[in-house]
Amino acid sequence: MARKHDHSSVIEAVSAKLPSDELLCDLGDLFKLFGDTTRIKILYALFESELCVCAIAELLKMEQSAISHQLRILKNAKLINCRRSGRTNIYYLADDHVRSIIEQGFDHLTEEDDHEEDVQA
Amino acid sequence: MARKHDHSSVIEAVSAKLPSDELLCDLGDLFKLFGDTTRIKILYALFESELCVCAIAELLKMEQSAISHQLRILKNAKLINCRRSGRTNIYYLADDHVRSIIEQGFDHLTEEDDHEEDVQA
DNA sequence: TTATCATATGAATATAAATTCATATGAAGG
DNA sequence: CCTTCATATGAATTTATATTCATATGATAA
Repeated sequence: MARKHDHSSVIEAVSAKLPSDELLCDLGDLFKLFGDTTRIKILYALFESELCVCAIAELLKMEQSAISHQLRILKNAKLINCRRSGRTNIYYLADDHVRSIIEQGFDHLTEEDDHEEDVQA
Repeated sequence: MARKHDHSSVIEAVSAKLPSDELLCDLGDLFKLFGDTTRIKILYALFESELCVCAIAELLKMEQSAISHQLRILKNAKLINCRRSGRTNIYYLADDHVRSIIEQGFDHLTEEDDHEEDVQA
């Protein structure tokens, strides 16, 4: 297969260890959910309290429609749920696992910052 | 501020707890890195072994150029590093923290799958 | 039942991100 | 040197994603 520069043995070994394409895609899709500032903010807000759509819009100073679209994405991904209360829809975290994923990212960032602060002696 | 439906007190409370915009952005940017299948695959491959560019391209069956572009992104984000060896560039994980972030996502997915499997009794 | 509020949604638009293509760079070997 | 290999890079293109705009839905209160 390899013509010029051969690494077929490493490739085979690594290839054997890789999760399925489907899983890797799902994993990408999961992280993609956290890869948008608006969605991150919504999730952080929901860490503190369940909230209705217009409260989130007001909090983030964004249009209700934009928030609604993002809420749908988060709901489809089952990261959040909602319940009706009168004519408002109240959204809340579906799963505390979300919190730990985000916190792990948070930790990574704050550790990185520490390293960078060390540089300027 | 709120005219029709008032939730200013909740908004204030939540607002006070939110991290800074800058941090939330950085967090989004970090997760964005994991939110692409190509980059996820590259990182998974590097979990197993350091690899040169053409090995990764061959492994993922993608063009060398596409891989190179993604490697640059990962390197800028300091998730990976590289060293020269002759005329090949060998890339490797910069930080084991990356592994735990991805694994956390992985766990979330596999737990979700379990739930879904329960449904079909 | 009509008007209003809270939300959702489809289509259009704007924006960003990934991939390709052509080519540049830089190291080795002849 | 000159050629080849391994990689990088800029620009063009493609593709995906977020936001806006206009409007629909669905619940409540008058």
